[in-house]
Amino acid sequence: MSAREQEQVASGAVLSKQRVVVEAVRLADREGVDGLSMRRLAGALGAGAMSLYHYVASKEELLDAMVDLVFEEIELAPEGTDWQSAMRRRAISARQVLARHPWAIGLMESRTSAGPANLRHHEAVTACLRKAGFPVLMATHANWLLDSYVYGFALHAASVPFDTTDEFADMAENVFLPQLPPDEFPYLNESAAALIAAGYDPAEEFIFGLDLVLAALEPLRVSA
Amino acid sequence: MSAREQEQVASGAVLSKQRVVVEAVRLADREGVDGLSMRRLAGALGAGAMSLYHYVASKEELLDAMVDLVFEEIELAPEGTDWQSAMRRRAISARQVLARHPWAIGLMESRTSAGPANLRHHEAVTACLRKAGFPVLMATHANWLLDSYVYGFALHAASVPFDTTDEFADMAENVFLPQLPPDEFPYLNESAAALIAAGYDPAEEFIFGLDLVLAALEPLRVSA
DNA sequence: GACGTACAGTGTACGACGTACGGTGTACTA
DNA sequence: TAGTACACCGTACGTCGTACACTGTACGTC
Repeated sequence: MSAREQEQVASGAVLSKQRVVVEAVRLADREGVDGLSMRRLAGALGAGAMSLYHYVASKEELLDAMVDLVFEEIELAPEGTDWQSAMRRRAISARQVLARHPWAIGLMESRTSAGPANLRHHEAVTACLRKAGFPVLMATHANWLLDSYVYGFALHAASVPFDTTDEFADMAENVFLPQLPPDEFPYLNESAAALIAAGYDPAEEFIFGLDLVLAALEPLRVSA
Repeated sequence: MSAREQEQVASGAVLSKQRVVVEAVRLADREGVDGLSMRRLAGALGAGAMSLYHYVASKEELLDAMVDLVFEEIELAPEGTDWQSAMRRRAISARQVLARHPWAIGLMESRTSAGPANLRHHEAVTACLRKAGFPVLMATHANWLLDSYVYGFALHAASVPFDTTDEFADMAENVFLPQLPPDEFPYLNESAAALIAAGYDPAEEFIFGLDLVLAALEPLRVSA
Protein backbone atom coordinates (compact mmCIF):
# COMPACT_ATOMS: atom_id res chain seq x y z
CA MET A 1 0.00 0.00 0.00
CA SER A 2 1.46 3.33 -1.05
CA ALA A 3 1.63 6.40 1.14
CA ARG A 4 -1.15 7.85 -0.92
CA GLU A 5 -3.44 4.94 -0.29
CA GLN A 6 -2.76 5.03 3.44
CA GLU A 7 -3.76 8.66 3.39
CA GLN A 8 -6.99 7.83 1.67
CA VAL A 9 -7.87 5.16 4.16
CA ALA A 10 -6.91 7.38 7.08
CA SER A 11 -9.08 10.17 5.72
CA GLY A 12 -12.04 7.87 5.52
CA ALA A 13 -12.16 7.22 1.81
CA VAL A 14 -14.54 4.39 1.09
CA LEU A 15 -12.66 3.02 -1.87
CA SER A 16 -9.02 2.17 -2.35
CA LYS A 17 -7.04 0.42 -5.02
CA GLN A 18 -6.66 -2.49 -2.65
CA ARG A 19 -10.39 -2.83 -2.15
CA VAL A 20 -11.14 -2.44 -5.84
CA VAL A 21 -8.69 -5.13 -6.90
CA VAL A 22 -9.68 -7.55 -4.16
CA GLU A 23 -13.33 -7.25 -5.07
CA ALA A 24 -12.48 -7.64 -8.75
CA VAL A 25 -10.73 -10.94 -8.00
CA ARG A 26 -13.71 -12.09 -5.99
CA LEU A 27 -16.06 -11.23 -8.82
CA ALA A 28 -13.89 -12.98 -11.40
CA ASP A 29 -13.75 -16.07 -9.21
CA ARG A 30 -17.51 -16.10 -8.94
CA GLU A 31 -18.55 -15.20 -12.47
CA GLY A 32 -15.50 -15.63 -14.65
CA VAL A 33 -13.52 -12.90 -16.26
CA ASP A 34 -16.24 -12.24 -18.84
CA GLY A 35 -18.64 -11.40 -16.05
CA LEU A 36 -16.31 -8.72 -14.73
CA SER A 37 -17.32 -5.30 -15.99
CA MET A 38 -16.49 -1.95 -14.50
CA ARG A 39 -20.18 -1.32 -13.85
CA ARG A 40 -20.72 -4.63 -12.10
CA LEU A 41 -17.55 -4.26 -10.09
CA ALA A 42 -18.59 -0.77 -9.03
CA GLY A 43 -22.00 -2.13 -8.10
CA ALA A 44 -20.43 -4.77 -5.89
CA LEU A 45 -18.50 -2.00 -4.16
CA GLY A 46 -21.56 0.21 -3.78
CA ALA A 47 -20.10 2.88 -6.04
CA GLY A 48 -20.57 4.39 -9.46
CA ALA A 49 -18.66 2.97 -12.40
CA MET A 50 -16.52 6.04 -12.98
CA SER A 51 -15.33 6.12 -9.37
CA LEU A 52 -13.10 3.16 -10.06
CA TYR A 53 -10.99 5.26 -12.39
CA HIS A 54 -9.60 7.16 -9.43
CA TYR A 55 -7.78 4.02 -8.36
CA VAL A 56 -7.10 2.32 -11.65
CA ALA A 57 -6.15 4.02 -14.90
CA SER A 58 -7.99 1.56 -17.12
CA LYS A 59 -9.47 -1.89 -17.11
CA GLU A 60 -6.18 -3.21 -18.47
CA GLU A 61 -4.37 -1.89 -15.40
CA LEU A 62 -7.00 -3.49 -13.20
CA LEU A 63 -6.39 -6.84 -14.87
CA ASP A 64 -2.64 -6.42 -14.34
CA ALA A 65 -3.22 -5.74 -10.67
CA MET A 66 -5.54 -8.73 -10.36
CA VAL A 67 -2.94 -11.07 -11.82
CA ASP A 68 -0.33 -9.71 -9.47
CA LEU A 69 -2.65 -10.15 -6.50
CA VAL A 70 -3.01 -13.79 -7.48
CA PHE A 71 0.78 -14.11 -7.57
CA GLU A 72 0.85 -12.75 -4.05
CA GLU A 73 -1.14 -15.75 -2.88
CA ILE A 74 1.53 -18.16 -4.03
CA GLU A 75 3.94 -19.28 -1.30
CA LEU A 76 7.46 -18.05 -1.84
CA ALA A 77 10.14 -20.71 -2.05
CA PRO A 78 11.04 -21.30 1.60
CA GLU A 79 14.67 -20.95 2.64
CA GLY A 80 16.56 -23.45 4.76
CA THR A 81 15.42 -26.67 3.14
CA ASP A 82 16.87 -28.61 0.26
CA TRP A 83 16.09 -27.12 -3.10
CA GLN A 84 13.74 -29.92 -4.19
CA SER A 85 11.47 -29.53 -1.18
CA ALA A 86 11.44 -25.77 -1.62
CA MET A 87 10.57 -25.96 -5.32
CA ARG A 88 8.02 -28.65 -4.63
CA ARG A 89 6.21 -26.53 -2.07
CA ARG A 90 6.06 -23.42 -4.16
CA ALA A 91 4.99 -25.35 -7.26
CA ILE A 92 2.21 -27.11 -5.39
CA SER A 93 1.10 -23.81 -3.92
CA ALA A 94 1.13 -22.20 -7.36
CA ARG A 95 -1.01 -24.97 -8.80
CA GLN A 96 -3.54 -24.65 -6.00
CA VAL A 97 -3.74 -20.90 -6.35
CA LEU A 98 -4.20 -21.06 -10.12
CA ALA A 99 -6.86 -23.72 -9.71
CA ARG A 100 -8.67 -21.29 -7.40
CA HIS A 101 -8.40 -18.45 -9.93
CA PRO A 102 -8.49 -20.13 -13.33
CA TRP A 103 -9.22 -16.88 -15.16
CA ALA A 104 -5.77 -15.64 -14.16
CA ILE A 105 -4.09 -18.15 -16.45
CA GLY A 106 -5.81 -16.95 -19.58
CA LEU A 107 -4.98 -13.38 -18.61
CA MET A 108 -1.25 -13.98 -18.36
CA GLU A 109 -0.89 -14.42 -22.10
CA SER A 110 -1.88 -10.83 -22.78
CA ARG A 111 -0.08 -9.20 -19.84
CA THR A 112 3.46 -8.34 -20.84
CA SER A 113 4.75 -6.50 -17.79
CA ALA A 114 5.36 -8.45 -14.60
CA GLY A 115 4.00 -7.02 -11.35
CA PRO A 116 5.97 -6.73 -8.10
CA ALA A 117 4.67 -9.97 -6.58
CA ASN A 118 5.61 -11.79 -9.76
CA LEU A 119 9.11 -10.33 -9.61
CA ARG A 120 9.56 -11.19 -5.93
CA HIS A 121 8.47 -14.70 -6.70
CA HIS A 122 10.87 -15.07 -9.58
CA GLU A 123 13.71 -13.70 -7.48
CA ALA A 124 13.04 -16.18 -4.67
CA VAL A 125 13.00 -19.14 -7.04
CA THR A 126 16.17 -18.05 -8.76
CA ALA A 127 17.88 -17.52 -5.41
CA CYS A 128 16.90 -21.00 -4.31
CA LEU A 129 18.27 -22.61 -7.45
CA ARG A 130 21.51 -20.66 -7.41
CA LYS A 131 22.13 -21.50 -3.75
CA ALA A 132 21.49 -25.15 -4.53
CA GLY A 133 24.45 -25.07 -6.87
CA PHE A 134 22.88 -24.55 -10.29
CA PRO A 135 25.13 -22.48 -12.55
CA VAL A 136 23.57 -19.19 -13.67
CA LEU A 137 22.37 -20.29 -17.09
CA MET A 138 21.30 -23.68 -15.80
CA ALA A 139 19.21 -21.92 -13.15
CA THR A 140 17.39 -19.92 -15.80
CA HIS A 141 16.78 -23.08 -17.80
CA ALA A 142 15.43 -24.82 -14.73
CA ASN A 143 13.27 -21.80 -14.03
CA TRP A 144 11.74 -21.86 -17.49
CA LEU A 145 11.14 -25.57 -17.29
CA LEU A 146 9.49 -25.46 -13.88
CA ASP A 147 7.37 -22.41 -14.66
CA SER A 148 6.28 -23.83 -17.99
CA TYR A 149 5.18 -27.02 -16.32
CA VAL A 150 3.31 -25.28 -13.53
CA TYR A 151 1.47 -22.80 -15.76
CA GLY A 152 0.92 -25.39 -18.45
CA PHE A 153 -0.60 -27.82 -16.02
CA ALA A 154 -2.86 -25.13 -14.63
CA LEU A 155 -3.89 -24.10 -18.14
CA HIS A 156 -4.55 -27.67 -19.14
CA ALA A 157 -6.50 -28.33 -15.96
CA ALA A 158 -8.58 -25.19 -16.41
CA SER A 159 -9.57 -26.23 -19.91
CA VAL A 160 -10.97 -29.49 -18.69
CA PRO A 161 -14.46 -29.50 -17.20
CA PHE A 162 -13.82 -31.68 -14.17
CA ASP A 163 -11.90 -31.35 -10.92
CA THR A 164 -12.54 -34.51 -8.97
CA THR A 165 -12.51 -38.24 -9.55
CA ASP A 166 -16.29 -38.42 -9.49
CA GLU A 167 -16.78 -35.52 -11.87
CA PHE A 168 -14.28 -37.06 -14.23
CA ALA A 169 -15.91 -40.50 -14.18
CA ASP A 170 -19.29 -38.92 -14.76
CA MET A 171 -18.15 -36.70 -17.64
CA ALA A 172 -16.09 -39.48 -19.20
CA GLU A 173 -18.94 -41.97 -19.30
CA ASN A 174 -21.68 -39.58 -20.32
CA VAL A 175 -19.92 -36.98 -22.44
CA PHE A 176 -16.48 -37.96 -23.71
CA LEU A 177 -16.83 -41.64 -24.53
CA PRO A 178 -20.03 -41.19 -26.56
CA GLN A 179 -18.08 -38.74 -28.75
CA LEU A 180 -15.19 -41.14 -29.27
CA PRO A 181 -15.98 -43.91 -31.76
CA PRO A 182 -13.77 -46.82 -30.62
CA ASP A 183 -12.55 -47.59 -34.14
CA GLU A 184 -11.39 -44.03 -34.72
CA PHE A 185 -10.01 -43.38 -31.25
CA PRO A 186 -8.99 -46.75 -29.83
CA TYR A 187 -6.25 -45.38 -27.63
CA LEU A 188 -8.28 -42.56 -26.15
CA ASN A 189 -10.99 -45.09 -25.31
CA GLU A 190 -8.46 -47.31 -23.62
CA SER A 191 -7.05 -44.36 -21.66
CA ALA A 192 -10.44 -43.14 -20.56
CA ALA A 193 -11.45 -46.57 -19.35
CA ALA A 194 -8.22 -46.97 -17.41
CA LEU A 195 -8.60 -43.54 -15.87
CA ILE A 196 -12.17 -44.19 -14.83
CA ALA A 197 -11.02 -47.35 -13.11
CA ALA A 198 -7.97 -45.79 -11.48
CA GLY A 199 -9.56 -42.46 -10.56
CA TYR A 200 -8.27 -39.00 -11.44
CA ASP A 201 -6.90 -36.49 -8.97
CA PRO A 202 -5.36 -33.31 -10.36
CA ALA A 203 -3.10 -32.83 -7.35
CA GLU A 204 -1.60 -36.29 -7.78
CA GLU A 205 -1.36 -35.94 -11.53
CA PHE A 206 0.53 -32.70 -11.00
CA ILE A 207 2.95 -34.16 -8.51
CA PHE A 208 3.81 -37.04 -10.81
CA GLY A 209 5.23 -34.72 -13.46
CA LEU A 210 6.66 -32.33 -10.92
CA ASP A 211 8.76 -34.98 -9.18
CA LEU A 212 9.94 -36.32 -12.51
CA VAL A 213 11.10 -32.86 -13.52
CA LEU A 214 12.79 -32.16 -10.20
CA ALA A 215 14.66 -35.47 -10.37
CA ALA A 216 15.74 -34.73 -13.91
CA LEU A 217 17.15 -31.37 -12.83
CA GLU A 218 19.09 -32.75 -9.86
CA PRO A 219 22.21 -33.88 -11.78
CA LEU A 220 22.52 -30.47 -13.45
CA ARG A 221 23.71 -28.66 -10.35
CA VAL A 222 27.31 -28.66 -9.29
CA SER A 223 27.51 -29.67 -5.64
CA ALA A 224 28.70 -26.91 -3.32
CA MET B 1 -15.94 -29.89 -44.83
CA SER B 2 -19.47 -31.16 -44.36
CA ALA B 3 -21.80 -32.17 -47.19
CA ARG B 4 -23.71 -28.98 -46.54
CA GLU B 5 -20.66 -26.79 -46.97
CA GLN B 6 -19.69 -28.53 -50.18
CA GLU B 7 -23.17 -27.79 -51.46
CA GLN B 8 -22.80 -24.15 -50.61
CA VAL B 9 -19.48 -23.87 -52.35
CA ALA B 10 -20.78 -25.75 -55.37
CA SER B 11 -23.79 -23.49 -55.58
CA GLY B 12 -21.59 -20.42 -55.56
CA ALA B 13 -22.10 -19.23 -52.00
CA VAL B 14 -19.55 -16.54 -51.23
CA LEU B 15 -19.15 -17.41 -47.58
CA SER B 16 -18.53 -20.71 -45.85
CA LYS B 17 -17.65 -21.72 -42.32
CA GLN B 18 -14.18 -22.55 -43.59
CA ARG B 19 -13.66 -19.09 -45.04
CA VAL B 20 -15.10 -17.37 -41.96
CA VAL B 21 -12.87 -19.23 -39.53
CA VAL B 22 -9.73 -18.90 -41.66
CA GLU B 23 -10.24 -15.15 -41.95
CA ALA B 24 -10.93 -14.92 -38.22
CA VAL B 25 -7.59 -16.56 -37.49
CA ARG B 26 -5.85 -14.19 -39.87
CA LEU B 27 -7.48 -11.21 -38.21
CA ALA B 28 -6.57 -12.43 -34.73
CA ASP B 29 -2.98 -12.98 -35.83
CA ARG B 30 -2.84 -9.44 -37.16
CA GLU B 31 -4.70 -7.53 -34.49
CA GLY B 32 -4.95 -9.78 -31.49
CA VAL B 33 -8.05 -11.43 -30.19
CA ASP B 34 -9.38 -8.16 -28.79
CA GLY B 35 -9.38 -6.70 -32.27
CA LEU B 36 -11.58 -9.49 -33.56
CA SER B 37 -15.20 -8.41 -33.66
CA MET B 38 -17.99 -9.87 -35.72
CA ARG B 39 -18.35 -6.59 -37.58
CA ARG B 40 -14.67 -6.28 -38.42
CA LEU B 41 -14.49 -9.92 -39.43
CA ALA B 42 -17.50 -9.49 -41.66
CA GLY B 43 -15.91 -6.40 -43.13
CA ALA B 44 -12.74 -8.32 -43.96
CA LEU B 45 -14.93 -10.84 -45.77
CA GLY B 46 -16.88 -8.17 -47.61
CA ALA B 47 -20.11 -9.12 -45.87
CA GLY B 48 -22.53 -7.81 -43.28
CA ALA B 49 -22.04 -8.73 -39.66
CA MET B 50 -25.16 -10.83 -39.39
CA SER B 51 -24.24 -12.96 -42.37
CA LEU B 52 -21.62 -14.70 -40.26
CA TYR B 53 -24.34 -16.21 -38.12
CA HIS B 54 -25.33 -18.48 -40.99
CA TYR B 55 -22.05 -20.31 -40.53
CA VAL B 56 -21.37 -19.94 -36.84
CA ALA B 57 -23.95 -20.09 -34.07
CA SER B 58 -22.21 -17.52 -31.88
CA LYS B 59 -18.88 -15.87 -31.34
CA GLU B 60 -18.06 -18.55 -28.77
CA GLU B 61 -18.47 -21.23 -31.42
CA LEU B 62 -16.27 -19.20 -33.74
CA LEU B 63 -13.54 -19.08 -31.10
CA ASP B 64 -13.83 -22.86 -30.61
CA ALA B 65 -13.42 -23.37 -34.32
CA MET B 66 -10.45 -21.02 -34.45
CA VAL B 67 -8.66 -22.93 -31.69
CA ASP B 68 -9.31 -26.19 -33.48
CA LEU B 69 -8.00 -24.77 -36.74
CA VAL B 70 -4.80 -23.89 -34.93
CA PHE B 71 -4.57 -27.48 -33.65
CA GLU B 72 -4.86 -28.63 -37.23
CA GLU B 73 -1.63 -26.84 -38.05
CA ILE B 74 0.33 -28.91 -35.54
CA GLU B 75 2.15 -31.90 -37.03
CA LEU B 76 0.77 -35.20 -35.86
CA ALA B 77 3.20 -37.53 -34.14
CA PRO B 78 4.82 -39.38 -37.05
CA GLU B 79 4.72 -43.17 -37.05
CA GLY B 80 7.69 -45.38 -37.73
CA THR B 81 10.32 -43.61 -35.68
CA ASP B 82 11.32 -44.08 -32.09
CA TRP B 83 8.94 -42.48 -29.66
CA GLN B 84 11.34 -39.75 -28.55
CA SER B 85 11.87 -38.44 -32.08
CA ALA B 86 8.16 -38.56 -32.73
CA MET B 87 7.28 -36.66 -29.55
CA ARG B 88 10.09 -34.23 -30.16
CA ARG B 89 8.84 -33.37 -33.62
CA ARG B 90 5.25 -32.83 -32.63
CA ALA B 91 6.21 -30.82 -29.55
CA ILE B 92 8.49 -28.56 -31.58
CA SER B 93 5.76 -28.14 -34.16
CA ALA B 94 3.22 -27.31 -31.46
CA ARG B 95 5.49 -24.66 -30.00
CA GLN B 96 6.04 -23.05 -33.37
CA VAL B 97 2.34 -23.03 -34.17
CA LEU B 98 1.42 -21.52 -30.82
CA ALA B 99 4.12 -18.89 -31.21
CA ARG B 100 2.49 -17.98 -34.53
CA HIS B 101 -0.97 -17.72 -32.94
CA PRO B 102 -0.34 -16.56 -29.37
CA TRP B 103 -3.97 -15.58 -28.83
CA ALA B 104 -4.92 -19.26 -29.08
CA ILE B 105 -3.19 -20.05 -25.80
CA GLY B 106 -5.23 -17.63 -23.76
CA LEU B 107 -8.38 -18.92 -25.42
CA MET B 108 -7.79 -22.52 -24.41
CA GLU B 109 -8.46 -21.81 -20.76
CA SER B 110 -12.07 -20.91 -21.42
CA ARG B 111 -12.82 -23.56 -24.07
CA THR B 112 -13.97 -26.74 -22.35
CA SER B 113 -14.87 -28.96 -25.28
CA ALA B 114 -12.09 -30.28 -27.48
CA GLY B 115 -12.51 -30.00 -31.24
CA PRO B 116 -11.88 -32.81 -33.73
CA ALA B 117 -8.31 -31.76 -34.60
CA ASN B 118 -7.50 -31.65 -30.91
CA LEU B 119 -8.90 -35.16 -30.43
CA ARG B 120 -7.02 -36.54 -33.43
CA HIS B 121 -3.86 -35.04 -32.06
CA HIS B 122 -4.39 -36.51 -28.63
CA GLU B 123 -5.14 -39.91 -30.11
CA ALA B 124 -1.94 -39.89 -32.17
CA VAL B 125 0.20 -38.97 -29.19
CA THR B 126 -1.38 -41.62 -27.00
CA ALA B 127 -0.94 -44.22 -29.73
CA CYS B 128 2.73 -43.35 -30.04
CA LEU B 129 3.33 -43.66 -26.32
CA ARG B 130 1.43 -46.93 -25.98
CA LYS B 131 3.27 -48.49 -28.91
CA ALA B 132 6.55 -47.39 -27.35
CA GLY B 133 5.75 -49.57 -24.37
CA PHE B 134 4.30 -47.16 -21.83
CA PRO B 135 1.61 -48.83 -19.72
CA VAL B 136 -1.83 -47.23 -20.04
CA LEU B 137 -1.73 -45.06 -16.96
CA MET B 138 1.89 -44.16 -17.50
CA ALA B 139 1.01 -43.01 -21.01
CA THR B 140 -1.65 -40.65 -19.67
CA HIS B 141 0.82 -39.29 -17.14
CA ALA B 142 3.39 -38.75 -19.86
CA ASN B 143 0.73 -37.10 -21.97
CA TRP B 144 -0.19 -34.65 -19.23
CA LEU B 145 3.43 -33.88 -18.53
CA LEU B 146 4.34 -33.25 -22.16
CA ASP B 147 1.23 -31.22 -22.93
CA SER B 148 1.65 -29.15 -19.80
CA TYR B 149 5.21 -28.34 -20.74
CA VAL B 150 4.36 -27.45 -24.33
CA TYR B 151 1.37 -25.24 -23.51
CA GLY B 152 3.09 -23.78 -20.48
CA PHE B 153 6.13 -22.84 -22.47
CA ALA B 154 4.00 -21.25 -25.15
CA LEU B 155 2.01 -19.35 -22.52
CA HIS B 156 5.15 -18.19 -20.80
CA ALA B 157 6.73 -17.16 -24.09
CA ALA B 158 3.62 -15.26 -25.16
CA SER B 159 3.64 -13.26 -21.94
CA VAL B 160 7.12 -12.04 -22.53
CA PRO B 161 7.63 -9.12 -24.90
CA PHE B 162 10.59 -10.44 -26.87
CA ASP B 163 11.20 -13.19 -29.36
CA THR B 164 14.78 -12.93 -30.46
CA THR B 165 18.18 -12.54 -28.86
CA ASP B 166 18.43 -8.93 -29.96
CA GLU B 167 14.98 -7.99 -28.74
CA PHE B 168 15.73 -9.61 -25.43
CA ALA B 169 19.05 -7.84 -24.99
CA ASP B 170 17.42 -4.54 -25.87
CA MET B 171 14.46 -4.99 -23.53
CA ALA B 172 16.63 -6.32 -20.72
CA GLU B 173 19.03 -3.40 -20.76
CA ASN B 174 16.50 -0.64 -21.29
CA VAL B 175 13.36 -1.91 -19.57
CA PHE B 176 13.89 -4.78 -17.14
CA LEU B 177 17.17 -3.95 -15.47
CA PRO B 178 16.20 -0.35 -14.66
CA GLN B 179 13.19 -1.77 -12.78
CA LEU B 180 15.28 -4.22 -10.79
CA PRO B 181 17.25 -2.57 -7.97
CA PRO B 182 20.30 -4.81 -7.55
CA ASP B 183 20.02 -4.95 -3.78
CA GLU B 184 16.42 -6.13 -3.90
CA PHE B 185 16.78 -8.48 -6.87
CA PRO B 186 20.41 -9.61 -6.93
CA TYR B 187 19.69 -12.96 -8.52
CA LEU B 188 17.45 -11.63 -11.27
CA ASN B 189 20.14 -9.10 -12.10
CA GLU B 190 22.71 -11.83 -12.29
CA SER B 191 20.44 -13.93 -14.52
CA ALA B 192 19.63 -11.09 -16.84
CA ALA B 193 23.30 -10.21 -17.26
CA ALA B 194 24.19 -13.83 -17.99
CA LEU B 195 21.35 -14.13 -20.49
CA ILE B 196 22.34 -10.96 -22.28
CA ALA B 197 25.85 -12.34 -22.63
CA ALA B 198 24.76 -15.82 -23.69
CA GLY B 199 21.86 -14.79 -25.91
CA TYR B 200 18.27 -16.00 -25.73
CA ASP B 201 16.56 -18.18 -28.29
CA PRO B 202 13.08 -19.48 -27.48
CA ALA B 203 13.46 -22.53 -29.71
CA GLU B 204 16.64 -23.59 -27.91
CA GLU B 205 15.22 -22.81 -24.52
CA PHE B 206 12.23 -24.98 -25.35
CA ILE B 207 14.32 -27.90 -26.54
CA PHE B 208 16.39 -27.88 -23.37
CA GLY B 209 13.39 -28.66 -21.18
CA LEU B 210 11.81 -30.91 -23.75
CA ASP B 211 14.83 -33.21 -24.00
CA LEU B 212 15.13 -33.32 -20.23
CA VAL B 213 11.50 -34.39 -19.94
CA LEU B 214 11.77 -36.98 -22.69
CA ALA B 215 14.86 -38.50 -21.07
CA ALA B 216 13.11 -38.59 -17.72
CA LEU B 217 10.18 -40.46 -19.24
CA GLU B 218 12.34 -43.07 -21.01
CA PRO B 219 12.80 -45.44 -18.04
CA LEU B 220 9.05 -45.51 -17.40
CA ARG B 221 8.19 -47.64 -20.39
CA VAL B 222 8.47 -51.40 -20.33
CA SER B 223 10.47 -52.52 -23.34
CA ALA B 224 8.50 -54.55 -25.85
C1' DG C 1 -44.87 -18.21 -68.57
C1' DA C 2 -46.65 -17.83 -63.20
C1' DC C 3 -46.27 -19.02 -58.56
C1' DG C 4 -44.32 -21.12 -54.13
C1' DT C 5 -40.70 -22.21 -51.37
C1' DA C 6 -36.07 -22.25 -49.51
C1' DC C 7 -32.36 -20.03 -48.02
C1' DA C 8 -27.94 -16.84 -48.35
C1' DG C 9 -27.37 -12.48 -46.82
C1' DT C 10 -28.67 -7.90 -44.43
C1' DG C 11 -30.57 -3.51 -41.85
C1' DT C 12 -32.11 -2.07 -37.72
C1' DA C 13 -32.38 -2.04 -32.96
C1' DC C 14 -31.41 -3.28 -28.04
C1' DG C 15 -28.86 -3.73 -24.01
C1' DA C 16 -24.22 -3.84 -22.23
C1' DC C 17 -19.56 -2.51 -22.53
C1' DG C 18 -15.12 0.84 -21.63
C1' DT C 19 -14.35 5.41 -20.70
C1' DA C 20 -13.96 10.90 -21.88
C1' DC C 21 -15.74 14.84 -19.96
C1' DG C 22 -17.62 17.93 -17.00
C1' DG C 23 -19.88 18.22 -13.14
C1' DT C 24 -20.98 17.70 -7.82
C1' DG C 25 -20.31 17.73 -2.88
C1' DT C 26 -17.50 17.71 1.23
C1' DA C 27 -13.23 18.63 4.00
C1' DC C 28 -9.66 21.20 4.77
C1' DT C 29 -6.51 25.56 4.66
C1' DA C 30 -5.74 30.46 4.92
C1' DT D 1 -15.55 33.28 4.89
C1' DA D 2 -13.50 32.34 0.64
C1' DG D 3 -10.69 29.24 -1.79
C1' DT D 4 -8.91 24.94 -3.01
C1' DA D 5 -8.39 20.03 -3.46
C1' DC D 6 -10.13 15.91 -4.48
C1' DA D 7 -13.35 11.65 -3.90
C1' DC D 8 -17.03 10.56 -6.39
C1' DC D 9 -20.55 10.35 -10.05
C1' DG D 10 -24.21 11.30 -14.27
C1' DT D 11 -24.30 11.57 -18.89
C1' DA D 12 -22.99 10.51 -23.37
C1' DC D 13 -20.32 8.37 -27.25
C1' DG D 14 -18.77 4.75 -29.94
C1' DT D 15 -18.47 -0.20 -30.07
C1' DC D 16 -19.76 -4.75 -28.97
C1' DG D 17 -22.76 -9.42 -29.57
C1' DT D 18 -26.84 -10.73 -31.50
C1' DA D 19 -32.44 -11.16 -31.88
C1' DC D 20 -35.62 -10.31 -35.33
C1' DA D 21 -37.78 -9.28 -39.41
C1' DC D 22 -36.72 -8.43 -43.91
C1' DT D 23 -34.70 -8.75 -48.80
C1' DG D 24 -33.46 -10.87 -52.97
C1' DT D 25 -32.41 -14.69 -55.84
C1' DA D 26 -32.51 -19.75 -57.42
C1' DC D 27 -35.10 -23.44 -58.20
C1' DG D 28 -38.81 -26.40 -58.18
C1' DT D 29 -43.76 -27.33 -59.98
C1' DC D 30 -47.60 -26.56 -62.86
